Amino acid sequence: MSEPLLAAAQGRASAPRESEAYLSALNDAQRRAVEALDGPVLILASAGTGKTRVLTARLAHLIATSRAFPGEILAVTFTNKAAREMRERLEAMIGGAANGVWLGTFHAIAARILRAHAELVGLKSNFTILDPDDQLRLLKQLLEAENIDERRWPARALLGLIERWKDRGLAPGEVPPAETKGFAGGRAALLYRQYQERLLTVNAVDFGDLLLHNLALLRGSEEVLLSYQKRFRYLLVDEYQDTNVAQYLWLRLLARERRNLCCVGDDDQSIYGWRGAEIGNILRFEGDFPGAQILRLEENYRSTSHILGAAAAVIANNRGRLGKGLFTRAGAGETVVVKALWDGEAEARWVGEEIEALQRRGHLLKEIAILVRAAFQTREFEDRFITLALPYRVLGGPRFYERQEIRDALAYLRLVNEPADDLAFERILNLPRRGIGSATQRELHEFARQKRLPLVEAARALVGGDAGSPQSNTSRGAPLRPQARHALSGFVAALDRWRARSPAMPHPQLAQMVLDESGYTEMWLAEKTPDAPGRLENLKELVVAMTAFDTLGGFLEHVALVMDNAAESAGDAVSLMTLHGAKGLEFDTVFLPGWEEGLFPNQRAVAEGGLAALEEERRLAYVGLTRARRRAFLSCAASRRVHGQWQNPARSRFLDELPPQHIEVVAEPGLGLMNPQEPVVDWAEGGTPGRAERRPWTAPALTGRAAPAVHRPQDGARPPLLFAAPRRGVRSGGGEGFAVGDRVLHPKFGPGSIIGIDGKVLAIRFDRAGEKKVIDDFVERAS
DNA sequence: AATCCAACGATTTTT
DNA sequence: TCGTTGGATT
Repeated sequence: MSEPLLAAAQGRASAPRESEAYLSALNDAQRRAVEALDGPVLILASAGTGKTRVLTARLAHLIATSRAFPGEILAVTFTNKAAREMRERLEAMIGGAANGVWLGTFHAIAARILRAHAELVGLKSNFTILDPDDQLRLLKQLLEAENIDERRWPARALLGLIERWKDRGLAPGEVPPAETKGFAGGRAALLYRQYQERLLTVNAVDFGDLLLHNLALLRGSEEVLLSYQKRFRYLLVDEYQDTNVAQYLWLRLLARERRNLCCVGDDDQSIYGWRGAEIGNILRFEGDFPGAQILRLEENYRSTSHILGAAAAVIANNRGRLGKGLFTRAGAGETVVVKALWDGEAEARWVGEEIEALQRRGHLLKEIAILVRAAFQTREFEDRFITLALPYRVLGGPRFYERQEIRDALAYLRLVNEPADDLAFERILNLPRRGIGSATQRELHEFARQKRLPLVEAARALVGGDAGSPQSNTSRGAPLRPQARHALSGFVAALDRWRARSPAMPHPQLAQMVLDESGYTEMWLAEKTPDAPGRLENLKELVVAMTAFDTLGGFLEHVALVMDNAAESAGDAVSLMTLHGAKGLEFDTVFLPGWEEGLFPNQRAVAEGGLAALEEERRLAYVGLTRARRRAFLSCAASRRVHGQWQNPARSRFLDELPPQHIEVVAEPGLGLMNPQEPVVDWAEGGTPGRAERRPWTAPALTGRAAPAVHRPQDGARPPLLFAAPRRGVRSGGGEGFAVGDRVLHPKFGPGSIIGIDGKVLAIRFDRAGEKKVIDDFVERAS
């Protein structure tokens, strides 16, 4: 036992001591949140109220008071960054004991659990986690095989549908039929099923599957479920407002036994609804978890009261919210500046000038951010900053592991790790060029499909197998051209060679060998484009990065799950990013350009999602404003070029929601009178999107209030879900009522006979794959 | 296999 | 308007 833990354990008999350092640094509300350990707890933490501090203190408190050993605590976050931060802070507080806590992103934890029981859902524990590129390629193949016109029904759209279903925890058989109507004549569910089957056969999962398979696992095996329910005495969830249904169900299952579920979040910062986040999860918390304590953190330590007042007034226009106060002891500070400009170029010029002025007054550029609604908006600012020679960085660009050369290299490594990874195989089969053209590939695919073999095996069989094995494949199609056959057999032999050497070699060295022997390095050496040297650099970096991991599998897991942009490069520079990307960050000065109808609130979003989406846009405005510590500059342009067309948008309705006492309105000369009292600019006529009626620029009714009204959640009539009456086994498909001796068919292991049954877990002796335990949802009765 | 051109589409993207 | 993409052409 480490020293801090030992020390902590000694305090166990008595109540938590006041002297604990992590407690004394907290305000009353925070301390209450830390000390409310038992039963369901919802901590509503407004922006800048010290949420992370509370979370970590709570973890430390659990351990310090011996409520739980580190290994009995599950703490989940959404981002790797948040997980990393929490772990670091916890380590600073309690030392090495922090390592034992199950702390990570939903996906990382789910992957850990899934690897431990992969076989129960038809996977092997070395399953591959697909990147979005692979997913899309796979779906395109399926669409082609189904003869669906990819122009009319893009793979992207299908992927979107599938992801949303997975977000809701829906397996192919559970998709409401009505929802499959809109795609390719109702074939979406079929394609989803095929997609899932294909993933199983190549021993791969996508991100959504990590949660989905976890659900299947926990619902399918009482034994597994119980083991985790017992293990996790205390559960903590960060950013609860961003959980999707699958994550909610997952938490509910895991927490059912101990009931110690603590969720932290802010309904006003829920901005990922379009990605399946279900704001209802947080709004319904009390109903879902009867007897839950609801605690609020309302003292803001970040912003001035002008900024907070502006943010609070805007968000007060949302209906679907829990409502909470927000106050600060900081002074009024500077008023929020609202600037009207003629066009986007003028806006960029103005922002540049303001930044230079701040710089002259001694402000650091890294304390300044420009937060835009859509990524393309950064361009105008970049152009301007380049001419001004103003240092900037754009956050959220392509990530290291998304680069082409890195993904190619990873495909090689994935293939060494799991030869059945067909997606990886396809990617690099003819890269660098080996003379394995499309004709050969088509033949290979056809053969693999017929024989139900992974591509590597199909290739091996096609070229005549290993030395010595008989070449008796009579059903083979037209023989390959000698050249193609030679190339293919060389490639297969190389893969075998690499894999054979893999166990005996440090994996960075292995990677280097693979890249060199495959000709991949050489390919880029021969390339004369200006970016080739950079790509070679990246490959080197990749090999170096591998040294930090014990195993190749561990490295690949990291790449798939933790691919965030590492080193937020040092140096003084203005940050440019989307509002989404800014969540969780803070800056002294924040510029919020483009507050125009159509752009923000975004017209597409509102068209698709109606009022709910509009409210999400408003939350985005709230998030943007609350990023600012001392200064916020909002702006709108009277004309803007959108897709090369000039438009004259109306100013954003969110601007009209700002209370006059917190803002100062400035318009460019000639633009018209723009102050809180006088009616407005004569916006040029004929504007297209959202050309609203002209509202006078006065404070709307709501804004006179000191603090926004506190809305209570409308109590839904929904029954309590977690502790009250758990609904179970609502899965369709699969078909229950198997008996020992039944013949069944498994998508991956093929036909077999049931030799034992334990609840939903079937012991099956497969004709080809040997004896395995499998959840009944994954097999069907053999006809 | 490389290159060219026309057509298309253009919000957000923690994992 | 501009960048990407896929099909057609050489």
